[in-house]
Amino acid sequence: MAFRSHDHDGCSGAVLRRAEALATTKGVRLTPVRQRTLEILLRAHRAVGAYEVLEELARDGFGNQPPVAYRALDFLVELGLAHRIRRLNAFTACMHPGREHQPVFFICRTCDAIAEAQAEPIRSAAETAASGLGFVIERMNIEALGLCPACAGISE
Amino acid sequence: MAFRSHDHDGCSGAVLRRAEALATTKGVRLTPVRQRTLEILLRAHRAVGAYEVLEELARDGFGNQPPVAYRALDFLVELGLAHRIRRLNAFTACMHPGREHQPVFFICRTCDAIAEAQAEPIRSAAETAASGLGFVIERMNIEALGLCPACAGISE
DNA sequence: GTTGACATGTTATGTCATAACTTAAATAAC
DNA sequence: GTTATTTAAGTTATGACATAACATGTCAAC
Repeated sequence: MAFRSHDHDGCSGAVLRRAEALATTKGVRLTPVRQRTLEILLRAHRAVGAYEVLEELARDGFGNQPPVAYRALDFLVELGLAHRIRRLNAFTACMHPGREHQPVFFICRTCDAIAEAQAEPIRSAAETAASGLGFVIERMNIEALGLCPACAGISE
Repeated sequence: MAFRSHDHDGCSGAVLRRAEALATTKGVRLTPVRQRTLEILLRAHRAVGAYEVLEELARDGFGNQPPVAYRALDFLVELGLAHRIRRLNAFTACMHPGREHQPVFFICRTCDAIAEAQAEPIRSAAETAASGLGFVIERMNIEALGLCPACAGISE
């Protein structure tokens, strides 16, 4: 799952089903706003700003004030169904929900495409550095900015 | 240089001298606002928000509008003399200026202390993942949130 | 001493995020 | 089944972060 096109509806459906299962397992509720928010992220298949999400939610009859979007997004991030891309002040649906994972994001500075890759080696490298300092890692975000294959091809 | 106290004036002086040399080498100017901004970051020895920097600059007779701070901070980041901590919407002086390096930041969620560690293994791990996707990394930020030694000791 | 490049000052506005309170819905307790 | 408790959603208001665009000033080169 990276910089290639694929079947959005297919991946959305699978993730949504898993999201529901995950919520049940954790004893939290995947309410309509929350589910719709996840759908919005899945369909966009790129990083989406909170206010952009909010617009869509409002169009669907949900509240139209920022907290509506932020709460739903925070819920999804907390549950591991979405990630926050700090560099872009935006959110994106997680492509491997459920599984424990440490993502790294590759962000194209030209076309804003995003790829989420697994980063197990990165995690362990960071873990090593942290333990040397006596630091306990709880969360980590790793974001790389650069050029995706398509844009790198053009600019070179 | 991590979660231990040390001689601020000493490290500030050394970094400032190196900053000046670096600016000369690169053919850019370390003007008063820029130098003062770097000093502010160095003295704070923690992540400082742009508006906080601005306040100090204004007190020293520089402009008191946001762009004044942001421009100076951007300059320092560009030159590698400061880093932006996206998680905190803040900036911090680089502890190893001049040398090429790929920092990882450990941020204590309790006391906001920050440690900058070298992350060469992390960089190469990311580089590997990126080349598999055909992605060209230009910049990368790695930020870990958790507990510093002191705060971990208290809470456990 | 004029030109051009760069830096700074200033005005205005845009964008992102959350605190605090209210209303409503769902679940638990009785 | 009604009440109490918790959790979620709606709403108001404001706070925090960031930048566009233009005016002014400064310095070096010629």
